[in-house]
Amino acid sequence: MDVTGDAAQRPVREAPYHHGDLRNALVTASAQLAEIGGPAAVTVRAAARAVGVTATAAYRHFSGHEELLAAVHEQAEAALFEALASAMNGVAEQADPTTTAIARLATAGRAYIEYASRERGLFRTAFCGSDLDVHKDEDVLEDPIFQLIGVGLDALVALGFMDPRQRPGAEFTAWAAIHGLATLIVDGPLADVEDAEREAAIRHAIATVLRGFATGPHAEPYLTTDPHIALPA
Amino acid sequence: MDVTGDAAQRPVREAPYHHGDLRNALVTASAQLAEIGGPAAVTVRAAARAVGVTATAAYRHFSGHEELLAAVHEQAEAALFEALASAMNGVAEQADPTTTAIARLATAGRAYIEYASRERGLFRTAFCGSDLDVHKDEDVLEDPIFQLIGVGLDALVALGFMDPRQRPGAEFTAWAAIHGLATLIVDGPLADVEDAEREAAIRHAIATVLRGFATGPHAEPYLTTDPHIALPA
DNA sequence: TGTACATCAGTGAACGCGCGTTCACTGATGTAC
DNA sequence: TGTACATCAGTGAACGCGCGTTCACTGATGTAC
Repeated sequence: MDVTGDAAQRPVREAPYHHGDLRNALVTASAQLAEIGGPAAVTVRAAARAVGVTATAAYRHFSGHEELLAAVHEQAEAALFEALASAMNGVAEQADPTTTAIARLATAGRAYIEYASRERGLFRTAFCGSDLDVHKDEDVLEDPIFQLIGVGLDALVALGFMDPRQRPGAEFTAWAAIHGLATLIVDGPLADVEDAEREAAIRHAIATVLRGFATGPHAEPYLTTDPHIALPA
Repeated sequence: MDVTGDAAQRPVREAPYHHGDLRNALVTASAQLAEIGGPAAVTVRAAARAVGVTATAAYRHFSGHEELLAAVHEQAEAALFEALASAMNGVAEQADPTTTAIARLATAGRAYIEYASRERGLFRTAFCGSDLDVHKDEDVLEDPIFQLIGVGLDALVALGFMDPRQRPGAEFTAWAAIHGLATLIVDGPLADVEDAEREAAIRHAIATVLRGFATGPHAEPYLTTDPHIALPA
């Protein structure tokens, strides 16, 4: 059963009639289109063209343009979440657990902004959801990113860094600060700013929000006289 | 010289050959298109149609589509700034100047979010600048919104609420937090959230950022044990 | 005050483009007997 | 093991649409003499 031998003897089929995994291929191609041109660049015809297939073929796998865009949107969202999660998990456990918890959140924030900068088009596509009817009834509370932030904040409360009375809704504040920075950098007036200034803005934002969170009984030692909060390098 | 009488005797010209103010009319019509459908809805043909004029006529006043969109973009930016400035100026002087300064910033933040919610499409259009070559060389430091925030922050420093060492770059932090909230509400996962929860998120974000800013020698009295900062009603 | 003429601000037809989507079709695959 | 046939996954031509933009034009306006 020398299957590989048989395959080697057959002429290489450049474009077999049946693709085999067209759905995924179309989503991947669409993601590349989105990375360059944002959600508006995601097009049934362009995706099919990129895969080397007729536009009509796409309709075997998607009901239409909106469903294709929704699939890319979901993939972009998932990729962002993965970037955050892996950055957070990559933070080494430190001697002081509070320092670790702070570093985790700060690192996730940086990863968020780095993803937005690196994959501008995909980042935009991850937040074009309001155009799509498909996701109308999604609940924020079940959004993986929301939950990821929540876990980080829970640690701050458990360690006495953050007052539990401030905990409810704190996800929005953390998310908004980082997301705002990201969109100002990707789409807004911070797009053309020097790297150093951008870096300063990121540090300032993270430090300020953490300082605002520092309302717990054991927060004192982490408030430097800098007057920023102590941040991991 | 009964000009009005003459005008009354002439038949009402529904569509005089010369419009008289076509450029402004096109921008206004485009702004209405943008308000409904965002920047993508701004189209030479649609704008001309709305005004009741041939598409070609638009080319007497704009070099093309991009210049029209840029004009709408500028108008949307200006309208946002006006909303902020008038909200800020509307804050009554209070007995305690620090309370006034805090209220000014908080009010501007709310006005920002209210504008974004009220004029979703225009708000998006105000931040579609990165697509336009026209505004490539604009400096953030000269952005009116940036400067407006800066004035508010300067007051906090002057009053000893905020440590001057934290002042540089603080505009970005304040802007990012509010802008992030606005975009999460307009385009993102906070779109379908209850009004009460949205309101809580806004309060939380403003309070947290102000608390983070409260690093000056005279900040103490404004830090409530709530544990939020004292916010104007 | 009247008139010729340059200039301005529109019209209307046409171009080519890429898009989403539908249709009747055909090649490839797998399954029942 | 071989074959008829249903089903699946593609093709290719065509539709109508709205878009940006160009062209040659014409109606309205204002100005020099």
